[in-house]
Amino acid sequence: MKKKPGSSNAGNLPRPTGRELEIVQVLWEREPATVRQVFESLNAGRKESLAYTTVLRFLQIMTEKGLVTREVTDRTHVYRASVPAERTKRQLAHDLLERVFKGSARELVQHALGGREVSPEELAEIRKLVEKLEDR
Amino acid sequence: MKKKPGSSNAGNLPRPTGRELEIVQVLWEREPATVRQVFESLNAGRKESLAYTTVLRFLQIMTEKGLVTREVTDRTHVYRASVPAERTKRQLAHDLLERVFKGSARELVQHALGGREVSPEELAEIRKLVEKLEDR
DNA sequence: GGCATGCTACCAAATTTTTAGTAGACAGTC
DNA sequence: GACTGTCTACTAAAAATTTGGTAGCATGCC
Repeated sequence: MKKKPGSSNAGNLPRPTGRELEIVQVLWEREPATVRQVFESLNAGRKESLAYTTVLRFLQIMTEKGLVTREVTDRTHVYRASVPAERTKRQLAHDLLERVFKGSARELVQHALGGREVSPEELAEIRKLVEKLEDR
Repeated sequence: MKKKPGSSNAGNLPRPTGRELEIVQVLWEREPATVRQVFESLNAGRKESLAYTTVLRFLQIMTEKGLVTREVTDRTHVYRASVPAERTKRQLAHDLLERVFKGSARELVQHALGGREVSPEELAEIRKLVEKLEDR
């Protein structure tokens, strides 16, 4: 089954799995990146490091899934996330919202903030954010 | 190893996987439940239904993992979630918070509320919630 | 040319998740 | 006592996730 010429079906991409998310996060930070760059960023500050080929494998799999795209430069491939950070984050947040909180944003916020210290600054920011949303 | 009174060693239980979450959610609603009851609740209003034995298997696996407990009544087993809903929800929310938003609660809230209409009532509730947290 | 080096492709695999069939036990019924 | 229905345990396996090794190709250096 081959069906990926062009880069069109960005709407119904699968959610990244745990590891895939880590990798795509690296790409969001340093956008066009080689395997080696991803490999190094990923293992920077990490107890157990992944093998180079493991990272490569993931990037290949993610290319197949359409989660990342690659271009050939010189003889290395440079990768980019095919979905912007904002969108994936929203997707994941909404996913949790539905799956765990049955759509109740209040419950999500409550549980995210509960049982843990949130700085007054952050709370103020969140309040302003909500107020801004209310002004519409 | 002594357990704290009144609480099991829920501190280091694995997070429920996707399906496991669905099952434990049923238990949260109708607490002591037989396999059949879980089976029926789960398949109520669902396109593809799971087999009875599949649900049974999950409950067995979850028992092994410690996610649920069971008691023998008559000759059937009745199951209960071993972690209260609130706690698991908080765990999952914090998990997303860390994994995706690097601890920024503001970002999580922003993405959870963004790109989607939230009712004014819900926004008001959230604002009150935040204000209450600020009063401390 | 030959070798080291760095790259990707291909292959193999352990582990986890998800799914369901088959078998055996037990109670009530006719 | 055999039949039926309901239950759990055992077994199996497909699919997805996660991990890394080996091979093979290109490039630059001596």
